[in-house]
Amino acid sequence: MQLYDELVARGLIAQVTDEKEIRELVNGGKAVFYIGFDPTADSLHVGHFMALCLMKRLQMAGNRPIALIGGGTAMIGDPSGKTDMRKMMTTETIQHNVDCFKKQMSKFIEFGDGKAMLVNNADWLLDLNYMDVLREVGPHFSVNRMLAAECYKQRMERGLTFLEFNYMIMQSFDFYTLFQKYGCNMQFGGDDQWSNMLGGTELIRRKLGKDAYAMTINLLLNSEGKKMGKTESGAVWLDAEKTSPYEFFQYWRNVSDADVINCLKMLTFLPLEEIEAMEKWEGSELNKAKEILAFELTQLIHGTEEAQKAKEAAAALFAGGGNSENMPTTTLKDNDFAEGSIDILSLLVKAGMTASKSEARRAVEQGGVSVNGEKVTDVKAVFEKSAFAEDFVIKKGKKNFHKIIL
RNA sequence: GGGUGGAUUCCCGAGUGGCCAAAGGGGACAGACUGUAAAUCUGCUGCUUUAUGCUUCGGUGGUUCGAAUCCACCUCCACCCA
Repeated sequence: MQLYDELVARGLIAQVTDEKEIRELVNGGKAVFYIGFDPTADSLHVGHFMALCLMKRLQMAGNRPIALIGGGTAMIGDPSGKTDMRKMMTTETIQHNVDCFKKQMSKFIEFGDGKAMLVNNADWLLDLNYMDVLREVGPHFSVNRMLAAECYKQRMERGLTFLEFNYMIMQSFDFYTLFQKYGCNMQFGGDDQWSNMLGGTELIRRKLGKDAYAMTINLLLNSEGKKMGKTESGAVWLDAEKTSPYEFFQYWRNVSDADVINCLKMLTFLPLEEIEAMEKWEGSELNKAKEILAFELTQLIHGTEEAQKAKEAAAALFAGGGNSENMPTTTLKDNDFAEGSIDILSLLVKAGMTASKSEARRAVEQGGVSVNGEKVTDVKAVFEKSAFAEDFVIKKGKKNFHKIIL
């Protein structure tokens, strides 16, 4: 199966400007394509991961990827799909984030001569002269048409500032610039980027009379139509410091039945035939598919060793037996003890399992907390320092485990 | 620039002087049932030393025995007019 058809079969492709042309370019390894990343945080997350996978797939087929970090556009903020204006970031924060992105990306994609490129649009956007830009690209954008674009339509109701309104123009300018500098003939992006991307192909056509293409990737949605890769406490990060391999593993291990196959197709590099075989699995058998998904992804992001550890830790906790070696751990210090002991509520807070003592109290009162397999029913329960000499595992709720050591 | 309406706890949204830590819904969390799934039912949802305790209703001052509620000024937002 050729690359393009595989992408379709995996459900990755949402919209394309010209299917025939794109298929030929991509399959023939002739595409020089770019994907933009907004440096709004200091780590990439699952949403970015899809894009990175796509880059890798295309690179393996001989195409040349350009990862564009939006160090310049981040100063504006993309209004697409957002209901509120994004907080403005300082240039220092943006620069810090750009650096973090670079580091993480180079783990997945091969950069270098003739390979992938990494560029920052701050390099050409920051020094633009307002009058020059207006004269150069201004005449090619129709405000009427921009306002009709879906991404602005929503914002027409809640309000849209001129600052954000310019995002599309800046992104189009990026494409236009990359086209001229590097012969970049294709742009990929999330489906919410569609209108911004069309802006670019159009600008290239009008200014240069040349053709360029755009293709959007389906967003990773769960069966309820919500974006995946988010938890209560925020995004699922690719940075082990922000989302530990164990937590990362658990996130995927816990996806709902309806979403496993989709995730396998869109996120892993497992051959389609294997995934199709899993599609026939039913009921509790699907649990196996979830484990495969979790393992595969953890492996891709954190390496085989970490993936193995996460898997073992999970097995130990949920199936019983095994060791507690790889579970999230908190080390207590001497001053955490009052008169040689510590109470259960403080312990829960120290371990980060509950946000406050009140919350900890509730958890205990409702019978949701146990220590080393024994339910704690008394909110005043106290543990001597010596109790921590051996394994001390707290369980809160059904699947939150935490080890305490000295 | 002028006018009008608005800002409430994670979100939506009630509350127009004490009965308000603040209705209702959503979400989250916990329990039951299960397959570390979904659905359902139950509990719970500011903080703490659990008390006639403390902090909260855009901000700052004021009126009052007492303010989310009244007044003044300020900030931000939406709509209408220019």
